[in-house]
Amino acid sequence: MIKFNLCSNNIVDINYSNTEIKIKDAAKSLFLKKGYSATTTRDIARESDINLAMLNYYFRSKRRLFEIIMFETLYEFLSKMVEVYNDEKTSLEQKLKLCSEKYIDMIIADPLLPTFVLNELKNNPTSFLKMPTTKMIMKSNFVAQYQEGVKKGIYRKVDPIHFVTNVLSVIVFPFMCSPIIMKIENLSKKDFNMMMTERKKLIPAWIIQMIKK
Amino acid sequence: MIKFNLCSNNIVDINYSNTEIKIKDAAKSLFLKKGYSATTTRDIARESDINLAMLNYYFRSKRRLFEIIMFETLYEFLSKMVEVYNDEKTSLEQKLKLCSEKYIDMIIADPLLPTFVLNELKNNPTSFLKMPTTKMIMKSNFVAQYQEGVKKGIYRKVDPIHFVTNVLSVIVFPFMCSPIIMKIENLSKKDFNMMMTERKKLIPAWIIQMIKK
DNA sequence: TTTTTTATTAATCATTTGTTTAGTTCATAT
DNA sequence: ATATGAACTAAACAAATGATTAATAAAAAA
Repeated sequence: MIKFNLCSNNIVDINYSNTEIKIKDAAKSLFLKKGYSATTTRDIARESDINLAMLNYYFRSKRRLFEIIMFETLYEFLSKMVEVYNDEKTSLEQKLKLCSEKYIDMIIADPLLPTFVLNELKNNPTSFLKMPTTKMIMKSNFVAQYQEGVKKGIYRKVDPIHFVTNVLSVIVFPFMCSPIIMKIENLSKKDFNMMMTERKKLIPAWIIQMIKK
Repeated sequence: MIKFNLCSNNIVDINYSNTEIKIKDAAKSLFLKKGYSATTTRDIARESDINLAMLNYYFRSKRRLFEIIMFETLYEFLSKMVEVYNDEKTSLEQKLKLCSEKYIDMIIADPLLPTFVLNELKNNPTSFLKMPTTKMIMKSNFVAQYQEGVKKGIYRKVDPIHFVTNVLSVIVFPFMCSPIIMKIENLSKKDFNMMMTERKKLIPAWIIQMIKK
């Protein structure tokens, strides 16, 4: 059985044993729901239906198990994000549309992810440094296309970081407020997801209006 | 000494003892920085320089201390927010400007607040129900003015919840990403705050462009 | 002053929690 | 078939943690 290595670049084709997967799945689910500190090793053992000692047998410590999960989650998340950004074949407006659709679908499928990532990142920003895809965003085709539009006089000029930030803000933030939005609007989870689905079409239009001269 | 009461509406003029304040201040600072579970009662005792038993003497339990702090923090936060929304004398565009300025200043002064509120709310959305100001937002003058503009044909029509969500998104979300933004843009804390200050002027313009026909 | 209430302290309790150990079962290779 | 190492288990350990207690000091009321 091959031990996982944080520095490795291909995580996909590693031979995990059955129990190892069970532990990781349960741990990820619990870490996402309750955060690192509120999750106990016994919680994880119970949820994954394995013996407590197996956690340390496979992952040495709770901390290390968490870091592995954090790395894999970040990696998967960022990979999916960068995919759209760097497509040479699509226009900026198409990318905006694809972004909205893809990210919103992604978060609907895994709604606890943004809060988890941002929250645990606050305590440990170093884990982000290790991600090769991080710095790539600002050098992506997406940003380049925006700057081209500025040069052509089609788009208003503003530091690209503002542009990228705004796109992510209107996509991601509503999910982090879902308890509040659902409360004040009296929405069920299904209603809320419909509202988010609505935004897939609205967001690209909003962003274009924001930047267009 | 008057015991704090969660149902009371005026929290401002209660007579707290010296130690009580010291405990609350330390606890709030720690809860904001590390969250509920990662903060121990001994952390709080050390930070506030009081005897461990004083925490239970004044607040009965860690949980109750947390709930009091949560309530007061939420109350203060929401009060400040609603202030701008319901001013009858200002126009929508002025409100947008005031919003951006006030909220951004507020969060620069207390940058851990949004993540803390949203994160702990996820685990316990009920505490939000108790806040009288919550539901008021959608019935505020701010929303009414937007809907008026729609009727007049000045603004594009969209469910007001989207409008409010967007405004808050572009204001608040960047702060929650501050570790990421600082990392990929190589910014110091000072640089980052300058970037946020820049946004005070940009956001109102963006929002107007978003909704204007 | 004396009495009574309030505030504070050090020590202790009972659980919880992360981790380890010593022993057992199971699978595989020789 | 047997030897060897990996996978698994029940039990236990040590430290941490939320909470309480019994005793004392300080303040307020009588």
